[in-house]
Amino acid sequence: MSSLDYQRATANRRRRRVTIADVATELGLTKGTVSRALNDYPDIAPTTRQRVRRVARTLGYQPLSHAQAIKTGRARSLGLVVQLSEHDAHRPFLAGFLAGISFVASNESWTLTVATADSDAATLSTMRRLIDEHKVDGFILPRTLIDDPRSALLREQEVPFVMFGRTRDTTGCAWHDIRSEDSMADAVHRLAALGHRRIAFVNGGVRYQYSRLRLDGFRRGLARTGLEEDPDLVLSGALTPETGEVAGDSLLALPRPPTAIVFAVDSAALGLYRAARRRGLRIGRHLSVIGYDGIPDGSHADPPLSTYAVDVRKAGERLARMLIERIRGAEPASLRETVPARFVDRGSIGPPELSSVDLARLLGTGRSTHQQPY
Amino acid sequence: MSSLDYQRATANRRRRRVTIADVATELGLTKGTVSRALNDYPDIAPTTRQRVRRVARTLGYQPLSHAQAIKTGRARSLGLVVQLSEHDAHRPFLAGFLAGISFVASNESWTLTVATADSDAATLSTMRRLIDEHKVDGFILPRTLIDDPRSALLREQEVPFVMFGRTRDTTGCAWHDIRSEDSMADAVHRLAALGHRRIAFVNGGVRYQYSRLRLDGFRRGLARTGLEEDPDLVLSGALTPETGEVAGDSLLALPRPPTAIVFAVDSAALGLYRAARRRGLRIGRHLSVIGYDGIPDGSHADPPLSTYAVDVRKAGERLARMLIERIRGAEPASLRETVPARFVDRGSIGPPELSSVDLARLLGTGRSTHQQPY
DNA sequence: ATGCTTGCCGAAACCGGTTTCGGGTCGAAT
DNA sequence: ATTCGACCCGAAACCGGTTTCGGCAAGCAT
Repeated sequence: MSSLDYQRATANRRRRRVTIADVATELGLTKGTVSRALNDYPDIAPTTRQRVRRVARTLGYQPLSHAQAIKTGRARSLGLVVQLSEHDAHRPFLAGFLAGISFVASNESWTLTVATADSDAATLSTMRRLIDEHKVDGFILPRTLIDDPRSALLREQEVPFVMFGRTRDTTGCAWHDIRSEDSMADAVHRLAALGHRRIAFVNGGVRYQYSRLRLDGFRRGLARTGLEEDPDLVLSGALTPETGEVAGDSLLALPRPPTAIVFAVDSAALGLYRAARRRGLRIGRHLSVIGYDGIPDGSHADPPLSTYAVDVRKAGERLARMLIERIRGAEPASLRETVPARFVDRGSIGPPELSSVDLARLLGTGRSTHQQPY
Repeated sequence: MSSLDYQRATANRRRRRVTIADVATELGLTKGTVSRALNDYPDIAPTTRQRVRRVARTLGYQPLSHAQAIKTGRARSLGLVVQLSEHDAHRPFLAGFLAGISFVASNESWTLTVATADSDAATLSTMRRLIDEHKVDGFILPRTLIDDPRSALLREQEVPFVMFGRTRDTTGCAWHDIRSEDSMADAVHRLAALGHRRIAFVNGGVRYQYSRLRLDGFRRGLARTGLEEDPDLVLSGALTPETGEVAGDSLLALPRPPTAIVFAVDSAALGLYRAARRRGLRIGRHLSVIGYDGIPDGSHADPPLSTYAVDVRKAGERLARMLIERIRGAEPASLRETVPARFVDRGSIGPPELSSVDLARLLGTGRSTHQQPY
């Protein structure tokens, strides 16, 4: 049994890997034949292919990705460049997202290479480096922009990629996305059904494709419920509690304030809690709020924030799987899917206890006493 | 100029990389010589080394890590396996931590390979796979346990690693850690200085080395300020708002409740806010709280949570740099450092407005009315 | 029986590096 | 003038795979 010799030969050093040569000699074939058999070349007899497969499995042979990469250029690695800084909006998502990607990557014995960057330019140069050094075979692009320089780069370099989110120019793009636009429309429906007539919308970052979609969804909701859009009630650029608070302040300062506010981003919605608390307003009664994202903090707010929860772990899984297929040659157009978010009502919405005018009156009197301490 | 030929030759396909052969022919040397020159072999003339370096730089030559790895086994990649599930305690840190690691990795043109796992066993098998496939050259171990199976594995496999945190068996270990024990002692000092005499401690997960250290620090603080330790006032296992709330409940139910509570973990401290709110207690006045970690949510609480902030980004940077040195051969014993956390007072502590007995009385009456709704 | 595919596999080159080995050159010592 | 050892570099093997090419044997038609 030649495998005995092998065992003995490897006894000394750190458990040597099973190489393709081991498989070949065990079978009485050559490396080349084994390689072609495992890679489904057509010039290998089906029976041989079977034999090779079996022996490779029993010997526990796993090709070394570096060795493959040197010739094929493929490293069996997925790339993810996350852009932090500006706002820490996707910070809560990162762990779950990574878990999803890493889960399927591990199962396919691929790996995940992550890098971070603090600007668009840094993101692009980092990606360029990873491409140049053949460190990754493709990219997952989180937080897609309306006009995304990353997809332009990757198209030009002919590097496979999948997007978490959609974009304007869809040529060559594959994506997985949540239909947040539907959630925004649904939010309006729910609020209108509760009796709200003045419903505001606080959007997120204007560069992102999602903000465009969510605004469309909000408008669709208004239209379907027969409500007019009031330009005063539509703001944007709120991604953090701080900016959300500012947006809330300005909405509550209106002569005819909204009785309900839809936020495109949970973090921003949490800012409204502060603005409301400062004015003595009770969320869910004087003022209804719906967020989007389903961040954990929302459930710790008082009252817990009603929102549309996104399964980021699942998204990570799907995107990893799609990217692998894409790298293996699948057409981008066949890899496009959207899924709905899940509404979770935690109590931050309810029928309006006060009309807009009564609310304005309350705010008017309250403001004089409460504004002082701040 | 032979580099012109090169330019022309590469015009067709996707910009071909500069290989070591290109550098060699440009210099009129052989691949082997160039390689040895760049890797500081002693049998290369200093002048030649200079020439090679210069040309390599001007040509923009960067060795392909796969090609190197196949012979050397080193992939210029740092490994990080994060264990999620149980509690999402380090979720807020992950982004900053990754940013730190990735920052220095990029600068040294290394990469970061991350994987996730949902159990100790899965963590170990994932690490084994990464080692086996030579995907990474070493590991950063976050959240060290008192007895950590990861360090045992890596020691046995002779794979370099650095730990974020300390551990019991320090043989072969390099680490970067925050002296959270000092923070706990400092917290007691501060509270005692404000007039508190009954100070409680709510610890984190008992498996972690830090929980042992922080308990020691808390005790040291008591001893230095001349306070007796009351076993009723020391709890553990609180890592989340939920468990923190439970811990807070049981402390506030004591016949002689604490007037101040030190939490080993910010997330748990946030749970106390709920317990306090439910009882009508005002944090910072009726009850002082200090946390540890410096998570962003803490600053959004009401009142913002006073805490000891950890610079996780910096920790990531240090650990990455240390791991690279370790991989290059530095002794583990020379790579051990601890840094202090930074206290940020945001208003959740103050002089005790009520004594423990008065507090108990208030809670006694309050409880009958407030406990009903829940 | 001959010729011509077709199927299947071995041999060898190749990928981009690293590392071993051996030999030529030169100055210093004998 | 040799001999010897440093010093320095070229040549070639090697790492673990992939891919090209060519040839042998079987199958088929003529």
